[in-house]
Amino acid sequence: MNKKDIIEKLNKSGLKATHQRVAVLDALMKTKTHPSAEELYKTILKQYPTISLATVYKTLESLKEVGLVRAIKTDCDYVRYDAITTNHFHLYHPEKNKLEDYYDNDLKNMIENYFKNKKIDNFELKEINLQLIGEFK
Amino acid sequence: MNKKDIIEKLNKSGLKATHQRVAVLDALMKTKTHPSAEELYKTILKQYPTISLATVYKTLESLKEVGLVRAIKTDCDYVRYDAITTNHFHLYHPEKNKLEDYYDNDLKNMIENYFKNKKIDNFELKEINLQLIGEFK
DNA sequence: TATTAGCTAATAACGATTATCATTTAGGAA
DNA sequence: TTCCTAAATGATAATCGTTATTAGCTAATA
Repeated sequence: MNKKDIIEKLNKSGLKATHQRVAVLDALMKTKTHPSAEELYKTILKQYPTISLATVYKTLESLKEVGLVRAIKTDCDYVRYDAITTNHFHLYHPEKNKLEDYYDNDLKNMIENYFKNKKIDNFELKEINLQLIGEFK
Repeated sequence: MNKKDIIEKLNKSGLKATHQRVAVLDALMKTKTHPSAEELYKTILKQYPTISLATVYKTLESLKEVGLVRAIKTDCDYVRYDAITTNHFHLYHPEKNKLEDYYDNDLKNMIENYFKNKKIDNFELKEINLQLIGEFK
């Protein structure tokens, strides 16, 4: 996705398309490693040496609020981020602290269909957060 | 569950049944609110005014290691704890910061069966972590 | 009683995240 | 284009959940 598309994405979501926001969203969409705010900051510094870590945090918060980005919490002691594309799950290996995307439409459909028929009392389901914990071989 | 059973539980897991550990596990099993370490500490203080917050943290860590307790990470900015009884899922309401147990054997069996047939490449599944995000009505 | 290993309490330290605030910028209006 | 204003940024201090440290305590064993 090029810069113009990213700017449009931001505008559609009602956010001013600042250089910093474009840089953060661009960097996050380009990686598959689910970086922390700090890692993302270090990556962006290379092309944008004046950006502040606080700005990265605040930008991620803004992007999260409008639904362009998601925070992923695992056993590790910091928050990882994910540029939301399509619905997917995550594989997590605690010892290696490694987090990977897991695309599985069958699983997704199975769970979604389950909740089309099964309603939970006094609860309106908005989102399903599934993490598969295990070991990468 | 009475104190004797808790002591036995600890011993079976290879942990010395100290007063502090009994108090922490007891308090955690009695509540349904999935408290943080700090909340648990405040609760225990009432009956055990000399316990230290650090002890609560270390005790929770020990209990977690032997599998008597589980840490739950949600969007909120602290770790919540859960005395493990049987396999269940969690309902989470981000605005209210409210977390509840969700027991659903059909869902559990459906997902487990799915992964009996479907193997993920290069990944050995150990545990399924499912959070249902939504709104309590 | 002496020994020993493990546990606890008190508190300092750590580190990820958030708050503060002066300065700068984006984007609309003139 | 230039001006204006609300919003965003950068630098850094502060916060706060969690972890490390360590001296003293406790229980078990010989």
